[in-house]
Amino acid sequence: MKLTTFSDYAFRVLIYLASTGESASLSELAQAYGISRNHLVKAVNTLEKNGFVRTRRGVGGGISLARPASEISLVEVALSTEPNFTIVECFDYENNTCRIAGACRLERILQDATRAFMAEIGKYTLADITGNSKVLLKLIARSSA
Amino acid sequence: MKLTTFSDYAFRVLIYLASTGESASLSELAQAYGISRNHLVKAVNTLEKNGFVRTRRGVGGGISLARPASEISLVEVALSTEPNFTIVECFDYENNTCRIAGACRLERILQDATRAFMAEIGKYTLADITGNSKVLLKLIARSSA
DNA sequence: TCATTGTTGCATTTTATTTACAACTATAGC
DNA sequence: GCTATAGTTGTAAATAAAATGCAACAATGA
Repeated sequence: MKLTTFSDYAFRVLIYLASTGESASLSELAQAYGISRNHLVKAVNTLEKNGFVRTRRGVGGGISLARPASEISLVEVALSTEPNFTIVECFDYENNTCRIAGACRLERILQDATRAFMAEIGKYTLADITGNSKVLLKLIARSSA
Repeated sequence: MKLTTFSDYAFRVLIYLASTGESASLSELAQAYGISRNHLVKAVNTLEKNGFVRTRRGVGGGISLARPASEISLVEVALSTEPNFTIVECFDYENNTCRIAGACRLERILQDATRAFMAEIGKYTLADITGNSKVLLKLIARSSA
């Protein structure tokens, strides 16, 4: 069970932006974390389409938070970047082939478990995970040097 | 975010065995659910190695529960069949490459969320999800016919 | 007008998972 | 003991999903 690197990257972008409090370019972000610019591009794109960040092209452009960090719920981010939360086949009615779907009680339990997972990360906003920004930025600076 | 089909199959095996209250052969299980015998084999193997089921070769052999359904915790099953619960890269210290690991507060939150997921399925045993066995077996019978 | 910076779509690579295959071992009944 | 049944093991192949790369494009500010 894991989130995609895609979601992971989206979180990293938000954390970086919230930590610096400024806007950043795609190249800066990719270099800061030492990750694929290409993949990052798509994560940022998804963040933009979902209203978490704003982007501006051209000289002096870049990516910045579209709203205060305290108004960006972590669960909303995960829901928008993760392709799906189909824990088991039967969660997807359309494509389910499991013969006991409907009668099986496991489905409900796994749904509750997923909700519990969501509820937990739903307790926090981006602001909650961006307190130690100096330490964090120092870490990034040290590794990219 | 999802569990592997492997884990899914493991659950299906346990549910079947608990529902019939008898032992079943690999072929019977594969046919009942209409799924790949090959993959099922490995799931059963893992279940056996982790003490959830007992297997017997030869004529009249097959697979049966190694302990009462009420003593088989769903979370234990998931933990033994799922390859890992590395929700994000940094959960795996050995291979982590994220530069802010350690200072980043998201890790802790995702760990708590994962624990919440586990705690939820940990509330139940195989016995809890095997009440409506007749309905369930009828469903299987109908589809495999 | 040009350099900068994000956008889009498609192709490729990589990885993980799933499935298949084959040779093997154990067991029960005749 | 022979034979059919049934699980075991290891390896290989196929599939699917995710990650990465690339190239042509569009907007913006100096």
